[in-house]
Amino acid sequence: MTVTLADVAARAQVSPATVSRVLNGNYPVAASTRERVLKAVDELDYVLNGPASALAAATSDLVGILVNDIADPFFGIMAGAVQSEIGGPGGRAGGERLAVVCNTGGTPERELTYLTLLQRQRAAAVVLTGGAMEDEAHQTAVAAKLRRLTEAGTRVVLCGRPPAPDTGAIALTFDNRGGGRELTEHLIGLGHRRLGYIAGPRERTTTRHRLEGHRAALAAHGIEEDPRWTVHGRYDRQAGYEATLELMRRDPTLTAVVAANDTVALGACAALRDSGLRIPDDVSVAGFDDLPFSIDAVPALTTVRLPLAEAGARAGRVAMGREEAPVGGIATVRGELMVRGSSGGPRS
Amino acid sequence: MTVTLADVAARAQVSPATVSRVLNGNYPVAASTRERVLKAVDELDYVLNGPASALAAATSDLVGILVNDIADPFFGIMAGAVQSEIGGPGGRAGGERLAVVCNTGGTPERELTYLTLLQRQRAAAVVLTGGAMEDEAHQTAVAAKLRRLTEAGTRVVLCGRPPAPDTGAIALTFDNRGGGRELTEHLIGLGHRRLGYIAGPRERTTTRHRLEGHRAALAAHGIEEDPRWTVHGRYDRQAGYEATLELMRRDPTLTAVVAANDTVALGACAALRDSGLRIPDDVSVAGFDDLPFSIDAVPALTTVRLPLAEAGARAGRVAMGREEAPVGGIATVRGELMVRGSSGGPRS
DNA sequence: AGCCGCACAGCAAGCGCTTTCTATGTAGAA
DNA sequence: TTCTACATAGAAAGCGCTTGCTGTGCGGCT
Repeated sequence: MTVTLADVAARAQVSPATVSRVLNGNYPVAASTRERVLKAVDELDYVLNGPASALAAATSDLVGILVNDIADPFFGIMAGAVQSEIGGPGGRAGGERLAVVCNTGGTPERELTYLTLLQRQRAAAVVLTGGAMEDEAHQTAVAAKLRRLTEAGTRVVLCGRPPAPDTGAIALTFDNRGGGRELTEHLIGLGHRRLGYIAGPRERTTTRHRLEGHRAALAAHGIEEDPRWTVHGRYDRQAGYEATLELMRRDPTLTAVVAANDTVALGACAALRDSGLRIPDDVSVAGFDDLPFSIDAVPALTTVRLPLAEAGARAGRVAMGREEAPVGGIATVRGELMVRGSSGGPRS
Repeated sequence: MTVTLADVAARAQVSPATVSRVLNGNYPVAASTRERVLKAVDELDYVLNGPASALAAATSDLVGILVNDIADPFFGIMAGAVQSEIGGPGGRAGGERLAVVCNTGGTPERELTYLTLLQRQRAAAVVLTGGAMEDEAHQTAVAAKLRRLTEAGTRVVLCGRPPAPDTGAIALTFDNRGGGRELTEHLIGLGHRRLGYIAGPRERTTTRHRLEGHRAALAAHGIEEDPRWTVHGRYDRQAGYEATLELMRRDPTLTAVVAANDTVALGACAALRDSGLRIPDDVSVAGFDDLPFSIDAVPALTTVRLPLAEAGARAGRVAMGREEAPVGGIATVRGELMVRGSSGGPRS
């Protein structure tokens, strides 16, 4: 049998109530008593029963973090930052909290199931990272879940995700549209007029917003876009590789390729190289996110830096109630254009 | 007030016991009754109280995954694979489980604290990934914790981590020594005789084993190693960059640089390039792990592929009792040498 | 026809903790 | 000295669920 509170109480010659109070430190206990209790805890190697404690106190120390793909540094960086702020071991806040990182794989069902699971665990807070699905039914379902969570006292924070109105969720949204626009304007400023675009999966807010920014830049400069210049694909390297080959097949006169994110851009670089094209002499390439490896590409990738760690940390603090929520419950986090070697003037 | 089992029971006109049995499906319930209960659950939007359930049943559906750095794909890939196998949403196994990914940051204290937290939550299983600290006291403490966990019925699996004898933990260990040896033998076979080595942080099993493999290869070929040829540093890009500069300063005649992992190798490549050296014409570079980005380096990185996803998946299955543990509780997972463009013959 | 046994459903006793309320001892106030 | 007030400690009532045990009604057996 495992050691219970009662065992500790017996050993310390006090009541279970006192042991509980010593452990929680939320009630005056005489120093001598406390010491006796702590000694007993130590001797018996007692470990609190989490579920029992959560049940009785009607609170839990679990914090959920939903990510699309845990193997993708984009999410890993945010998740790590959130976790470092929620007062887990090593965090400054008292009260140790357990971060639960849930991998949705970007599918609507798993996202909902995980939200239910977290609701079931009576999580103290939930942070949702990354773009949302644009499916109407799914958005409604998620919104309903979020509302129930916030109503039950769970703090919900969206990090790098569009706001969810009327749910009580706090949103720290990335300015994907603005970043996309700035990036493409940089290329246009370099003289490019024929730009291919490798978009992410359809029905994702991130995909749509970045693409909209790109198109806004083209429109602002009176560049008419050829429908063949846009290809959709997954957010991974291979998709970028294939999309680039497709793009160059459709129109070999393109002088620049803008990718939906850095991973895709890396695939694009590989495809161009394998096609015997030089970067940026023959074709310029640009990404988005500025993940750590992007600076190591050869040439280094021109991209839009998203302050993932900062945003994640802020989301974590807001989730813990350690930082005030932005006014209106919505904050926009801007990206920063990083001009590097992969972009240059168009070949003449 | 939130909806409870009793509310559902009242609405469905049955006893709470019956509702519980319908929800758990572990006891015969007439189809008509089941339907009535399910309907009530749906109408009331009932969500089981996890802590209460865990307390009463003395089991939990939490599975802990300890990683050193969640932002590092090395761990992200393993964690994702574990998670996909533990029967979370979308997994094949019935019974939804919540994966808890804990970021230890590679520090002993956080590792221990997280283990305690998981013990407190009465986790169903715990998977520890990555190398262990070599600190004697810490190892003893961890071993004691692991023993208590297994004794309490928690399944403990070590993934990419050396075995922990007498703890009841199952180990899937990476053959870091063998991989390191093979890699260096490849370079020796190419004709290199003056090889620099960028090791990871001291006091880590991974660091030591890879270095031992490297030295074994040198010894086997009668190459005497100059102490100046080894530099220790963190497992990140910057450390690799700086270590490489230091290495080339100490001995500019080195013809190859072996890094403790791919991330470090990328830093090494950058340092060499910035020093005006060509890869592999002037200096060959090799890494370890074969992370996804390694193939995108220019030139592509010669490295040792570790089957991270496969090992993680297997660890997950073993943790869930869905796959038998290896005989003796220990399995060695071998790496595979991937010869790519970053290694070539030494400059003459 | 009488009996056994099976298929269900309900009762009620906890699971191990938190917390309210009450009891006690002691110090300071009157 | 007597009363009030404070500082602690304990008793006990749950928190919401699971599950062993106890009914109950019915079909099939002899």
